Amino acid sequence: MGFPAKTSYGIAALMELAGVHASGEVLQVAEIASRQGIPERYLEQMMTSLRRGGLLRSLRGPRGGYQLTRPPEAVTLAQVIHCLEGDPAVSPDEPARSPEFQVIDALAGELARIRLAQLESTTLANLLEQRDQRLQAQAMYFI
Amino acid sequence: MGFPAKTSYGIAALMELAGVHASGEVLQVAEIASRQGIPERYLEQMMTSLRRGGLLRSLRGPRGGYQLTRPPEAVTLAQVIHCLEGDPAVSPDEPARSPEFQVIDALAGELARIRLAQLESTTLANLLEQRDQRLQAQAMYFI
DNA sequence: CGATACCCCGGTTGTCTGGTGGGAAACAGA
DNA sequence: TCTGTTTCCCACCAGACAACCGGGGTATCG
Repeated sequence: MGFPAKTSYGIAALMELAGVHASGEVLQVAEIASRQGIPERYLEQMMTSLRRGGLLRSLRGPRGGYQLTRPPEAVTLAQVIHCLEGDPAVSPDEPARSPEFQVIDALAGELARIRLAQLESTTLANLLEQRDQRLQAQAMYFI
Repeated sequence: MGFPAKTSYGIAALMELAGVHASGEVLQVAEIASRQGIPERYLEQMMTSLRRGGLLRSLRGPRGGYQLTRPPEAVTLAQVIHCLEGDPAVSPDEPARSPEFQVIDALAGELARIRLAQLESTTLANLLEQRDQRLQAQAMYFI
């Protein structure tokens, strides 16, 4: 019911990068993958998609890695998912064979619109906030 | 991006049945399938799911068919989709490997909750209303 | 009885998901 | 300039799932 694996992986990697964005340093896929428990060669593909989508910049060679091109509060999850999953490839035909299907498709469109609005109003910075709140709450619990 | 085919098919069939519910008559899969342009043997499976879910009653033999067990305004799309797609089979374990994934999963859960609320507040009667509004609008357009 | 229409279950075909593998290209440091 | 590091690119693969099709079995009306 959740996100597909590539989406979760991509967001988790972006959260790591968002955490160090202010310092200007870069992170390498191998490090992100090991810290998040993600298959390294697979995460590589997500990073490539995110770079092609303009969310990441990459540096090659020793001491290379990735960094965000924009501050975390300027990156919405809608943009992230667009990079990772692409557009749902709307088929150009199918003129809705019956009034019933027209209504059903309209409903599906409405649901998609609501979801998109939610994803557009959530940024990487928001996710970091939530993570830190969780960590603090857990720290409280252990005292 | 829309509903899976079986969901759209099932809803369209239910809309047909909702239209004749007041009269108490039954409709046969063959008729529904041909009116909606749906493969007949495939629609049969959806009807079976809806009957097992308690939304439909079936009559066998000549002059048999299906009818709603409840009035259209008492059937929500959440119930329909539950019958047709089943529960997303939540895996019992996976203690969320990192704080990042906890936040991501929480977000996915929130999106699912919002969607479910929307589906719970939409009934078959609502869809029939929308269909008839569309038909009237189109009739206007042709005059 | 016999035609009708639902009932059950398994197989098929094609696409998508998640992941692996083999190198080639860029780059820092010695 | 050489060497190791890290990204880049493309191909491939196994399993799952979606959308259907088909072969019968079973209740029921006339």
